[in-house]
Amino acid sequence: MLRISKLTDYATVILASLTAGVLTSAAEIAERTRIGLPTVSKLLKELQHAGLVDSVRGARGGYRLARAPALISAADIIDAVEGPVALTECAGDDGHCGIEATCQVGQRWQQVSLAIRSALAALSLDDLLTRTGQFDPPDLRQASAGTAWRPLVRS
Amino acid sequence: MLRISKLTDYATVILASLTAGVLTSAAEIAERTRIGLPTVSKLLKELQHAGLVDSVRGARGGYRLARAPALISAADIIDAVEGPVALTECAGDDGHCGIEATCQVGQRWQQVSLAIRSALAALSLDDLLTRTGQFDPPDLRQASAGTAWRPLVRS
DNA sequence: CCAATCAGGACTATCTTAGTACTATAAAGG
DNA sequence: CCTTTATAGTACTAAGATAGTCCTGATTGG
Repeated sequence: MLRISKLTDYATVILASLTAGVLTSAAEIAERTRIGLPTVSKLLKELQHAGLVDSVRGARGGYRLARAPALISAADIIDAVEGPVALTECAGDDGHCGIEATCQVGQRWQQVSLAIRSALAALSLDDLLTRTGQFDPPDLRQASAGTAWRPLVRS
Repeated sequence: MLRISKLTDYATVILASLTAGVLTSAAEIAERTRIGLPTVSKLLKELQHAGLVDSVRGARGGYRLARAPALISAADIIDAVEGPVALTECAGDDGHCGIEATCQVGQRWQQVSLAIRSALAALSLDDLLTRTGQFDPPDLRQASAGTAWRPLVRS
């Protein structure tokens, strides 16, 4: 249930392997992480599009984090790689799902989706790397509209 | 990101359409929910396997909730339909993923996975049906081992 | 017995995911 | 100014998951 894709996991590993401020080539990253170079390349391009890394072209070029690890959230990474797919089909952009009329739960899944999303948005790359401590099972039953989330179109 | 499958959504709608204690045939449920009969049938079988509904065979047979809606959790439904798939590949049964040696984040995703899971386990079918109120963006950064979760093999 | 209804599979399109390949563009450095 | 080292962009393919269908067998009420 509720999985993130392998590529998102890779992306996290890749971001984690970058030292803040230091320019690193895709080849170097591939070597460090043991993920295939073509895959690393592809992911870095997507992360660049999403603004999570900066790129420098040409000889001696490479990639580096666009901002501090504390300012990159799990949700950012997921969005960058998977696009803002929602929990249910109807929770997407202009949510319609065929059984809308008889569906009594759509709204609710949507809210659960938003809650989980907010939680992931509050979880930084730094947090992911810190080994100590664990997670609170969050309470999904109670209120708070949460940050409105504008689904963006994946290019 | 982080989606549940259409079938899980359907399953929720189906469960929601059942009146506690009342026996209802698959055909009747299909009509009520406007989901195709073969699909409804298939899902009800899975829900029966998972012990979320009871079935009665033969003429005048049908399905009914195995227990009160308050005692059926979102996690139960997801497990029943999708099986206990984990957030990352490595988070599964005997988690190995090829880049294990260099992977610094696996553990953490796993904990996030468990936290979300606990949250979904605490969310009942009743909660999903209640329209009022909204959800708290849960805090995934802080501690608590949470309920250990034994992945079961899907039959 | 017969009709209604669930049980259990097997099967098939379609979509998504993961991974690859190729060409173009940019910068560094002799 | 040309070669080398990189990223940018995009197209493509194979494998797997998802959604949905269909058929045959078992059970029960009337």
